[in-house]
Amino acid sequence: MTLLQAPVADVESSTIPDRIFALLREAIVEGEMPAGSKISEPELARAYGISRGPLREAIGRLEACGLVVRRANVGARVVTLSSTQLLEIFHVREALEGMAARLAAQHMSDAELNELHHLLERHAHEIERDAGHAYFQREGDLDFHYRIVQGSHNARLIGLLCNDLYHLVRLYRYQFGMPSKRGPRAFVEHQHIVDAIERRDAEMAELMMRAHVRASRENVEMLLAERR
Amino acid sequence: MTLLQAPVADVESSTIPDRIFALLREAIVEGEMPAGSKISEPELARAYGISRGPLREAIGRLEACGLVVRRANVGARVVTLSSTQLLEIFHVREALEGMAARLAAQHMSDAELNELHHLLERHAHEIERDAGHAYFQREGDLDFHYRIVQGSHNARLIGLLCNDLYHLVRLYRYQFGMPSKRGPRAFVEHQHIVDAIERRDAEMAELMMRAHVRASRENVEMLLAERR
DNA sequence: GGGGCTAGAATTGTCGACACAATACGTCAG
DNA sequence: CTGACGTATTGTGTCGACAATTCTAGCCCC
Repeated sequence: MTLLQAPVADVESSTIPDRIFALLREAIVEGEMPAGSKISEPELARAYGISRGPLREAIGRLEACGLVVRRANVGARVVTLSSTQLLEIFHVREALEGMAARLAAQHMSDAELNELHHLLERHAHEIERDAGHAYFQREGDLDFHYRIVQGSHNARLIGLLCNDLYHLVRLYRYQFGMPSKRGPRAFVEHQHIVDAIERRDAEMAELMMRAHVRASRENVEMLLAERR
Repeated sequence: MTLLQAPVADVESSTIPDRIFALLREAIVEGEMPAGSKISEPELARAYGISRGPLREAIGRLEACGLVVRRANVGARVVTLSSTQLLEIFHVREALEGMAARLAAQHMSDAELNELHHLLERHAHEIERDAGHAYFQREGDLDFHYRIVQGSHNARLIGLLCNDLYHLVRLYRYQFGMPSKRGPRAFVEHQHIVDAIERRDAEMAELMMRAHVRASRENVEMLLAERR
């Protein structure tokens, strides 16, 4: 039921690199391949029953996403996010998602807005029903952001966030595994963002989204500080 | 002589795909390969005296940059930027460069600021000396933005803008070839941005940079409108 | 004369194999 | 016992060749 369980969904895996890329990305993001672990081309090629050619292309795409780092003549390893890299991602998210919220307020269709509203209500139920904090903060939060970004109707923005950054965010959550009791607080912020979008107040939508991402970053900064 | 050539430099082209990638990127960006033209693997492989393997990797990276589009079993073609894609890029730039200016105001070293100041003075001379509009608006403008982005000291931001978006911007300038008499106006805006950064006023730096990119976008929108 | 179908050619996707670099390990000197 | 050196082995970078698909050109039929 969660979005995580449907990695094989890829209805049409027309080309091998596409399929391998999706498989590897899921394996990396979910921590199946731990951070810093080596990506052996012969081993993986045997495991998936393919040749090294398509595999190398898939690895190349993973590198473009920032999920693996590759050194010439040495090989590829699963990226290990340093805390500074993590904060860098948050800064980029703040800028990009702020713009996404602004554009969503301008371009989101009524149908999209409706679905967004329903999503928010589902989250409200999950929060008040039980200790749904965990689920909410983990995937539900990204679900919400995902919709907003889609609502921007800006293909480049959508690609940057949904194809690259969000996978890195999920990866970080598995690597660092922070509890973050910010669930209810984040939910309220989500409501404010949706309110602004429904009023077609682009300026406010951007401000609220940026404040939301910034708060999330500051929360992470706090946790990082007290962890050491 | 422009700074844009320097960062790509890496005189030691350690691996073939790196070298071919840089070569092809330059050829595409400068219009040597016109928009929409087919990228034939056998032909290019012969031309560069290499095999198709490394070439395919180079093409893959070009695709990741958004400079070529590839369809399965059909091949790769140089991207043709539609006007909507162009405006999408400007929206992303506005968000990203705004954040870059904010971070630059916080993190730029005095030495970097000094160089930035000198660059601005050189531009001032070029502008008042003769009809340097053309040069200024073409590469000098990107030079300026390049420095600001570097000053953000955010590796991900730098990568997104300098490795991907700026090449697309240069490509667009060759594809659309708009004159844009905005040179002197843009220069004044540059001055305001640098002023804000020197005062370490992050908020103002971001506002000024966003206004600058937005003005550039609106200028393009105007030209697009009267062209049709 | 125009549209659709079929055979050919060319191109892309994939594979196995070879050359070179980097790492791992065993050996030997100190 | 520790450290450095040399060899062996693994792995990456690159290449040429085969298979599958798409584009092209020519033919036939309407």
